[in-house]
Amino acid sequence: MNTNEQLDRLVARSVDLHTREEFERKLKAAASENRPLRIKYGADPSAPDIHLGHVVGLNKLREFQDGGHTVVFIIGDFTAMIGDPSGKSQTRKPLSRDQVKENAVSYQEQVFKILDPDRTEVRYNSEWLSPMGFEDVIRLSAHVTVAQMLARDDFSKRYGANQPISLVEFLYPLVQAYDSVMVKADVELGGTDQLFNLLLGRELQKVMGQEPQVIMTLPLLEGLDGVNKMSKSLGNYIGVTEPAKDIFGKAMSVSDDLMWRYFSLVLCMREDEMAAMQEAVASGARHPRDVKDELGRKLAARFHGEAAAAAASEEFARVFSKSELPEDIPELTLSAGDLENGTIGILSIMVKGGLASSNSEARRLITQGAVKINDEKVADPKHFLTPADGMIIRSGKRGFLRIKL
RNA sequence: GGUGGGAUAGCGAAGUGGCCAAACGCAUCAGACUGUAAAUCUGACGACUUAUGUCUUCGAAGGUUCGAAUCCUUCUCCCACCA
Repeated sequence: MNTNEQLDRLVARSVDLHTREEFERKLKAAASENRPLRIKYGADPSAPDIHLGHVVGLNKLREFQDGGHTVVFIIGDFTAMIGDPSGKSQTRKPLSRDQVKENAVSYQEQVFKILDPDRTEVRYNSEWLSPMGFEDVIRLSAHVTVAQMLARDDFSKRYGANQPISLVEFLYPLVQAYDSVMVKADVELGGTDQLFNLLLGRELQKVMGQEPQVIMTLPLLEGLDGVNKMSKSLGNYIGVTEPAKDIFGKAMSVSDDLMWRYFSLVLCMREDEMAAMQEAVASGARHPRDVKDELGRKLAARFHGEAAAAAASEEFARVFSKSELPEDIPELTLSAGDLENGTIGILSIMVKGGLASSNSEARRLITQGAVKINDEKVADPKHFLTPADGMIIRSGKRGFLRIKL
């Protein structure tokens, strides 16, 4: 692959690139000197679950690696131990050293599902941040002005709206920028929300006499709701360690419009290939559900293999399309002590079996017509039943329970 | 240090003595419609074996009152502005 091809491939799907000229120059220089570029990527170990939103960036990193470059994967263990108050009023609670270490390990396991370990340099930023004294911090801070900080969109908005901004939040971008200096990054990758921080890395490198890093931002993947970016705190994510059937099921719940984003950003489907699929759906040649099934399968297969993906797809069709029973149904074992005259109230079964968190909730579900015993609708919350082994209680679309005596 | 504002259910946000288990929006759950879609519509959304019933909730603790989310006192926490 020559440099131009590589450039095109690497630039695909990116949003910002500062600057293309520099990037081209760096790629050429690296090729002629036969040395890899150092691609920096920062990870926050306070949320150790990697989801598809992260995969967007990891995919790109992998492309760099396939081009022979080195990924410098920075685990922000130092910053995690301080706790980032950014955004919401709720301060993120600082993690202990052990927690951070633990998270970092699981983080790496997940990341190497996508990245090539041989071309990855894992670094912890405590390595250079911990030994710093207050004097060093002050010197570092001197490089940036408040006006520069307020240029960040989210800061200026919050400042204008009389919302609190902690001083720590000002320090965070600075720390991140300093990481770039310490690892001598050639390129830094991040989501579009990271633009400011990445740019600050460039500035700081310049000030400190380094060649500034090229920065590349990638689109933020929308979560399952189709509106907000995928994030753990919003609960709209698909995690890479989730069971195949959950990955599949969640993928199926995505709207038709959104599924193309997943094809493109997570599965890296080529433009022309995708255009052909969209055309097929538009003309009616392919049913959108089948396309989504393909999406779900491919996602599940990526993290669990083809066999598991196929099984997930079949299970899904059985349970939801045909409304049959899933393979694994949680069991509730009833003992004689639970029964009165050989019967038991439907409400207590539901609460015991975890189908409802309170009697009131169980009652609600029943009056709303969500509950079935062996496929027969229950209308009366006061219903008492004589349990039989293997009896199936169903609540809504997802709640199942098998009685065991 | 000073001045002002604030703390209400998962979140946002009304409510300034009884009609408040607390409007509304979002989220959630259920039903209808479907392709488990999405969108839409309907309903539910503190608990209690559903009762025009009881109990626990409106930052915390006390108090006033027949009656308090609402008034008073103290406390805790948060924010803005001025210095």
